[in-house]
Amino acid sequence: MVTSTKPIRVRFAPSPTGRLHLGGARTALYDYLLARQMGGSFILRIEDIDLKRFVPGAEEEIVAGLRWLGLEWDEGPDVGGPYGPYRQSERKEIYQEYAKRLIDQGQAYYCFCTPQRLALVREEQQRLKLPQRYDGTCRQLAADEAARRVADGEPHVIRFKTPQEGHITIHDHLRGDIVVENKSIDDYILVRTDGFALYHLAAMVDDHLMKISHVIRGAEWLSTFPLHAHIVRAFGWEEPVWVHLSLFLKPSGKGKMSKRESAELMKDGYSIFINDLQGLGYIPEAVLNWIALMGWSYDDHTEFFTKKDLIEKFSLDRLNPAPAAINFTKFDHFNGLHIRNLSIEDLCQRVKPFFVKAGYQVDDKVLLSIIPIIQPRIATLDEAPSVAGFFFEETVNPNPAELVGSKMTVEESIKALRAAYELIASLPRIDTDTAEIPLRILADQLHLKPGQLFGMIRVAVTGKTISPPLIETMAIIGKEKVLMRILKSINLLENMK
RNA sequence: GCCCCCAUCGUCUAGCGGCCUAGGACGUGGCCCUCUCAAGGCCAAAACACGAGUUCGAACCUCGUUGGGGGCACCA
Repeated sequence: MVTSTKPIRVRFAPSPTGRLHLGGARTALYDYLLARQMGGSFILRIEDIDLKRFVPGAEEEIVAGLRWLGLEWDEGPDVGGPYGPYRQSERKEIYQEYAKRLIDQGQAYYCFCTPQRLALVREEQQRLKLPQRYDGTCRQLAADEAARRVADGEPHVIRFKTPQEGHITIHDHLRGDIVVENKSIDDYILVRTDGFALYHLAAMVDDHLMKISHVIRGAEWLSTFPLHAHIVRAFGWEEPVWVHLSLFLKPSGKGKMSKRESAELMKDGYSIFINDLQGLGYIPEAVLNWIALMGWSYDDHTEFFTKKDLIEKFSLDRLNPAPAAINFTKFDHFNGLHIRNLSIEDLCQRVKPFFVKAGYQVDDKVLLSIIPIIQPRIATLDEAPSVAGFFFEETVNPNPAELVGSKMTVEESIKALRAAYELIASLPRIDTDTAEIPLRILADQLHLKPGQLFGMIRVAVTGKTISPPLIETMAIIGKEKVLMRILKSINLLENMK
């Protein structure tokens, strides 16, 4: 067990080669929570050493996603900090210097094998069903000969000289000690022909130089974990606390999310990409709560967490190493929960763009007044227009067939709607206290169940068979418009005769 | 093929040798509330992968099997 009194310093180190997804966001969240809880520092480091894979705009999207989630960092490419630069592409020389150090110590070596030969070796190994790894050709080269060839300008890489005997014991915070035979660890390339370091070297050097106390990363790094520990130990550095987070599996639980499946998901209104979520009607509070609980738990009954709660309650000791299938229906549940936890004003602001996008002319006062009735009725913000869009319509277009009351004839329906019209017209205005009782009495007089009468009026006024409670709805729409809509519906029914 | 990781309801999980006839949440079904729809409340069905061992006692410890996942690049 590593107990340290050193300051907590954690880093989120994405590569700008793709979009920020749920897995990355969760890693960043845990980093953030640990840092905030312990009064430590959260660092953003951009791992952009592979120019070939660099995707323009990717860094911007990652940054935007983290900001939307509210995971602010203390040091990073944009805000600077005492251990910069925070972009690996700007640290090339640093890595070369450390690679040289390993060579001087005899723990790394120059390799002149061509990619073509290596590919051939791999093919052969595959054919013979042998472990696929470097065959060690350049490992035996005498140091002075290698140095001479390098000086002559011969293309080369630098490889780590992994011990060939014995084993290494490494410690993962979730899984405990892991013992790996050294002979199963490859002589990985540390520095490429073009002089750029690979992740294995760059990340270890940066983590050390940036005084990272806890390396929190995905379990896909578990396989190269022994190599990384070897590198850190070769330099004689103290190891950070290693935390390999469980992987996220696709909803079926079978394997990782693929490109094609991500596109399929979009059709159902879901996405694994953080920057899609806002447009889909999700709110960051819910995203945080949901992903925090994928691989972490607090106790056996608490599941609703705000960011503040999470900062307070998060603990690395309650992380679960088992892979977790992504459960989007639970995401909807959390989103609904957090929407209901929002103030009316806050929800009003957040939901407005969705009405605008749906093409409604939004009156702010009307919008504010309908928020309380839509709040418990939506799981995602984008559902709001379909629930309450009619509030912003001048007229609605009911389906005449739906205007006919349940178990009633057209004639009876017209009679009932006329009576309702008269009654509402006689009211000074519509509100819950004054309109409900008279309408119920009317239903009784017409020998109808309240549901039958209310149902017809509902269709007439909202154009739909499903709506928020009728009286509140009519109160917001206003007496005048309500009467106009009922009149129109009576006409529609007349035409059915 | 090789290396590594993982294993409790459909899914996310609690459980760290006796509090377990295994608890919670989502989802599902039913009921209540009710002018429809939600929200809310109550109830129900639903799991320790299998086999050995250790122990007075095992979901919990050990080994094996099976299953799942990840990796095996001059990507990260």
